[in-house]
Amino acid sequence: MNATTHPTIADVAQRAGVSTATVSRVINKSGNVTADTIARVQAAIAALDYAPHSGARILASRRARTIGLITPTISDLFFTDLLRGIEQTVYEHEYTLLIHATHGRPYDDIIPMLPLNHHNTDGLIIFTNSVDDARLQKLHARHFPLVLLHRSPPAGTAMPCVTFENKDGAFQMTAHLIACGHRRIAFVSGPAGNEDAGWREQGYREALAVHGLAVDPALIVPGDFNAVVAATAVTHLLHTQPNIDAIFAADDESARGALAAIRQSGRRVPQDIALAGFDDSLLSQYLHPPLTTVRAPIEAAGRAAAAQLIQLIHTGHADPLTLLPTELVIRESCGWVLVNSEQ
Amino acid sequence: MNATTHPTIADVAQRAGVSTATVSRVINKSGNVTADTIARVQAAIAALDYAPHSGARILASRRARTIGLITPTISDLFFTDLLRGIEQTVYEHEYTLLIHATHGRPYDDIIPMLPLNHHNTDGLIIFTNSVDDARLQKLHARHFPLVLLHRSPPAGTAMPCVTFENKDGAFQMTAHLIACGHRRIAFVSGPAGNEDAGWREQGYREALAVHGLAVDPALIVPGDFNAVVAATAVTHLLHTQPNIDAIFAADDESARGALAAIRQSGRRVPQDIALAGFDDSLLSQYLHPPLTTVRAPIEAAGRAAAAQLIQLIHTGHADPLTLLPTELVIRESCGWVLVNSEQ
DNA sequence: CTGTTAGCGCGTTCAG
DNA sequence: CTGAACGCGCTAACAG
Repeated sequence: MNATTHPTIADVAQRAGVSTATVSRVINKSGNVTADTIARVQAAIAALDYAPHSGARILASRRARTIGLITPTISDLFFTDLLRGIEQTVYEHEYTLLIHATHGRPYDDIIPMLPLNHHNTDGLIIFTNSVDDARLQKLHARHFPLVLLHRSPPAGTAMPCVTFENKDGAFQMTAHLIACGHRRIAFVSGPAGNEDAGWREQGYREALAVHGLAVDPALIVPGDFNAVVAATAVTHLLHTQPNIDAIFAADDESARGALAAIRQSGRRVPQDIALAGFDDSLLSQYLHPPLTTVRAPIEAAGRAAAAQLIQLIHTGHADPLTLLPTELVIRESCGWVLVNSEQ
Repeated sequence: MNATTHPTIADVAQRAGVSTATVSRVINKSGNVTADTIARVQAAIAALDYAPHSGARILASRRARTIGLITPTISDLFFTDLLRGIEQTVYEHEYTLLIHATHGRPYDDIIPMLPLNHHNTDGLIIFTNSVDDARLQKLHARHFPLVLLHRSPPAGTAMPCVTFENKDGAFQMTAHLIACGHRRIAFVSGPAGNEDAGWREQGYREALAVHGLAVDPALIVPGDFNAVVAATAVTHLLHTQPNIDAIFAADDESARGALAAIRQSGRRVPQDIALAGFDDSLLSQYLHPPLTTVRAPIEAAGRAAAAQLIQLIHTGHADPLTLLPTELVIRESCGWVLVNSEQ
């Protein structure tokens, strides 16, 4: 080694007057080493400011001590909560987390040649549809530990997955809107193919049915989990269906867009029209009026996914399905403030 | 290899009827290989669904093709913009990005033993004070490529850094507030030790001085880039200094807290009191009223940092300082809508 | 309790 | 244009 390079385990061994095996033992706290030897080795490590080469460690030990997260995007209010849950759990178990955002590019184009493939990782958390079914199958066929987050396994394949009660949350919210006296309730849907979005719409439909209300297709407009898309759709909706009295948006982002569109049309929330969202994202409480929404346990979902994966890595088993409960958060956008509260 | 393991370069070589060296050549597009041989090798790779082991690659080639980002936190509106800029640039140059959030834990506790150390990375972007001066010096002494983002190098050390014109932006905003007729302008400061925050306060002070206004220490309250902290401080400020006519918050988060505090006190924005923020974060335009703020070119800063680092890795040289311009965004929270615009 | 040694999977000379 | 052989830095038997 010289000034421009990094010290290796051999440098440490030499300086401590021991073999590389001993240095490896103290680093990994494996095997039996005298307290005295440990001290000498640690002193040498500190003096040299040595850090093990993780590539070499992974190669030699066939363990990466790392779990990977594949996600479509990272620029999302949703994502920060999710990540907090995952990180926390991962670190508690002394693993490291590697994150890769696909941004819509197929997994196969990016991962295979690069640092976040299955060689650097003891298992993967797959968020929504960042990886396609075929790739999932291949990974699974090799017994590579996988946990799905907000996404179902390919047909016929058993992979543990974690999600929350989208349908029930949407059902409850729709029921709440009905209890508030609303009848013409529109729904701003999410992206096609997104499972969360699908279940939320399903919950809306079922609640309507249970309460004897017909589902009017003209009242379901596309929002794509996106404020701008939702605003456009709601503006149009307000024109063609002027007599609606409530809007339930599939997520808080589209609720935000709906709010802007409603205000633009000269109507007031909640006096003229009620509005509800889904997620209870950071934004929702700062909207004006504060948004009534469904709280999604996003951070808990992250924790559960990480915990399931680590368990899978260690024991070979995990729960096939983890379903986390959602909860109504009644604020002001529906015009019913705490009517049901603690009496 | 067997069913539960992954194929290696030797499996590919055998199947294609060539040596491992040849496989390596086609993977890395190095050396001269017949079109026919290339095709055979690629077919074998596809058939086996082979992916190179990146640990082994890094070990053998002594290049990670990866740059690392060390950041204090990832749960931040600010961060998503920054990341977008970094990712984009990194991928354009065919590098991969590894992200590590320290969450306040010292770098030395986490990185050295784990997958994101200097062995897996050809260079590092250091965001604010996620890494201390001593560690920076050590890395630098080993000629390890480093770019600092929103942070100055340790005294006496030359490291390229990227930031934007915090002081100038704050100066302009303060001048704008003065031009609006305000005189008793309070400042909600940022975290101690945060350089961005320091420069912003400095800009505020200088603008006051240039316009012949005294800096009243009682008008400077702590906000910590945090809405709750800022709200508490501003509530107190409103009591002790009831005659202030404007508040300039060091970032949009603390502006949001200030807004809540002002409203709570029964005053109106902008009629009773003007409010300005800094960053132009996503939130600011959805506040009520929409927040006048300073637009920080966060994504551009991310792009610049990545570009400088890659240049540094390739050429050994980078610009000592990249200073990106900021820009006033006049919305409604100061009560002066576009007075200066295009006349 | 400690040292020796043989790979882990790959890139890279160097021959041919 | 292609193959053989070595070594990257480390862990994991196996000896002693």
